[in-house]
Amino acid sequence: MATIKDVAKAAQVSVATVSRVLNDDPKVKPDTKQKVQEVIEALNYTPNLLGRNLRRSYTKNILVLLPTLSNTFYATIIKGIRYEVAKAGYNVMVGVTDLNPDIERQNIRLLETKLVDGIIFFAPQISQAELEEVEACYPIVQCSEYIQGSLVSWVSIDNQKAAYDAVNYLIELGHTRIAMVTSKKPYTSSILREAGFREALQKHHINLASDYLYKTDYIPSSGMQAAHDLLSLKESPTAIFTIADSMAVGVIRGIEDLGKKVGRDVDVIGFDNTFVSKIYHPTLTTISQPRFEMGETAAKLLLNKIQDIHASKEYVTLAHELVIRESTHTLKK
Amino acid sequence: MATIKDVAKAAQVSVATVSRVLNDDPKVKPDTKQKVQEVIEALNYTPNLLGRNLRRSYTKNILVLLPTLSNTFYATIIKGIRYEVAKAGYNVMVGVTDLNPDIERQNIRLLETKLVDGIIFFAPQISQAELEEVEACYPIVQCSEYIQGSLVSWVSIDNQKAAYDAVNYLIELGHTRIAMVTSKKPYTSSILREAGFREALQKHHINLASDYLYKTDYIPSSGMQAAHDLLSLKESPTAIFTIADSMAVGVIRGIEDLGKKVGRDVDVIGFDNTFVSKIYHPTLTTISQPRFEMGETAAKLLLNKIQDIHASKEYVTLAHELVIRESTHTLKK
DNA sequence: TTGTACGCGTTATCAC
DNA sequence: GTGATAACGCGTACAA
Repeated sequence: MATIKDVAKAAQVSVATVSRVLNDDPKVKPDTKQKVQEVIEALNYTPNLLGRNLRRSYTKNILVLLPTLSNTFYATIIKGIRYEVAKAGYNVMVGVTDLNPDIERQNIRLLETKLVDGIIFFAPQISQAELEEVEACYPIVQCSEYIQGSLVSWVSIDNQKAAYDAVNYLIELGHTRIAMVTSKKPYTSSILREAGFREALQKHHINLASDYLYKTDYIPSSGMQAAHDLLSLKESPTAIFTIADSMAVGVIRGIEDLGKKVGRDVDVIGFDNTFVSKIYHPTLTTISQPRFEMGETAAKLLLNKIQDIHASKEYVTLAHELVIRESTHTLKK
Repeated sequence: MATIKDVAKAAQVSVATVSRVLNDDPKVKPDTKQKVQEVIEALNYTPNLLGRNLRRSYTKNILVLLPTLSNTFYATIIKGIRYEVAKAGYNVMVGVTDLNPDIERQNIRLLETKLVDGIIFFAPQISQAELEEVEACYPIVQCSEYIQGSLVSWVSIDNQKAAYDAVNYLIELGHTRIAMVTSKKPYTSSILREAGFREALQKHHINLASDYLYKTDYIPSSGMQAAHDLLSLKESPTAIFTIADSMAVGVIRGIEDLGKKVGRDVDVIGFDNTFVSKIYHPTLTTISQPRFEMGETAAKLLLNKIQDIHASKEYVTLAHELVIRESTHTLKK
């Protein structure tokens, strides 16, 4: 592998001059510049970024820490992130944590050890204290799923209001027997969505039967089970609000397996407006998050932090939207 | 940020000794070791990997280059990769290329500039020559979607045989009017799958109507359009083989929108056994690829290359499987 | 068992 | 305009 020295020797100049050529220093004589460039070409030389970064103490790389790649929800957010950071010459890399704190720490080390300049963190599982400790020294922002109350910048939606809107819509449609299928793990988002669900019921003086709050896993098969269990209650719900599209499609399948029709006998609302909600049969009413914008915003926050580690922390709430599709109109007709 | 010098000074030893402690050199006296460790703790010191890697000239990081995060197909493959490389102490990072050759090159630079030790490449868009040039100097393997005929190791399935099996199954069910919905871009996999499709028809002396080979985009809405177009042919197909689950669900939706029932009036087969195939209604008959194993295998190949850049190139074909679900049994009943 | 000193590949500050 | 040379933070012969 050729180094800057090899180039310098072959071009009969000093390494300093080669470096200047590499960094487009206007002071180099055109002749010299061309000669050096020819040698670079000939030797197929590329600068070793470890050397460069060691010297400059930055890498122009940012890391996005995702809990999983099994959810296409993140794809558009990352496009937004890339769109924004690319303007400033940054590259985006993705790490997958599997919601494992050890893997999270391992990835945070990339930051501490200067291999990346900043991290956009989704759904951190390490403790709030640990996260805050890291953010005191390094640029970190949270996106979408964050630790509630943590003093680390985040950008997300108003999860409580979003759930409220969804449930309120069901109530407007005439439903009163509304169940909720949510995560049994206490994510910030699910806690807030449950609060929104309760708030909407309360406001319309609808009592929440304890059976109607169904906590389970974030997967379709759990949604199916939920539907079976909920529909076999004596007083079964006429509408089900679910905190994830992936669970909602399971709920739909479960309902239809019992011979009932979603959008006629039972209404279902999902969350996230992921690709499956557009193509499922029936298509799914759901809450849409402004994903691209969320990515952009998180990126902006991070770039600020990178530029100035003492930049003020910000907590940004973006607007959500209720997307109405085929899975809800039971009582409207 | 504390450096090794700060630690050395505070611990009243040389940087060499600190370095030894960091790398568990057995020669350091326990007393010294403990003293140094205390200081490390106190100063909250973490070694700068840029310095270390510059010196060692490796990073223990490998990069996985994905075309998109909008397909959950890759999630399990990456788990397999991680499982395998973690044994050797490597960390996995993901880059998203959007099938953009420039972004691919940008990521390959991470390799050339020593920020990662190797790359597992999915669906490279750069030219074969360019890829081979990189692989001459750096550890690279291809996974799943590869450049046919390239002299760069890959691991995949036998796409032709897989398509053959799928179509053969349809023929066994009694179908003779079988259409194929495929990608209009000439991916290696789609070319081979088309060959398998043709091979199966040919073997059973079934003529392929030109209308029956439908080339379009890799998205559900295109699948829907395909279904509409195919079913409005004078002689419409009774079965549709699709090269991706994402298109297949669009096909299903398209068929059902025309008042026909999939699995009764028309059969549909997808490809990849992604999560949507298990939860769609009807569930989807599809080709399953051994994803975890594919990841493991690619990782092994890459680790070999990292260990010895002259390790022999290997081209590994793994076994696929036809997973029969609800979307196919029209003519069996 | 520990310390000294050099080198990894680059950039930046001086001189000239 | 260009060249020496000192850093950046670390690992490791070699010496002690």
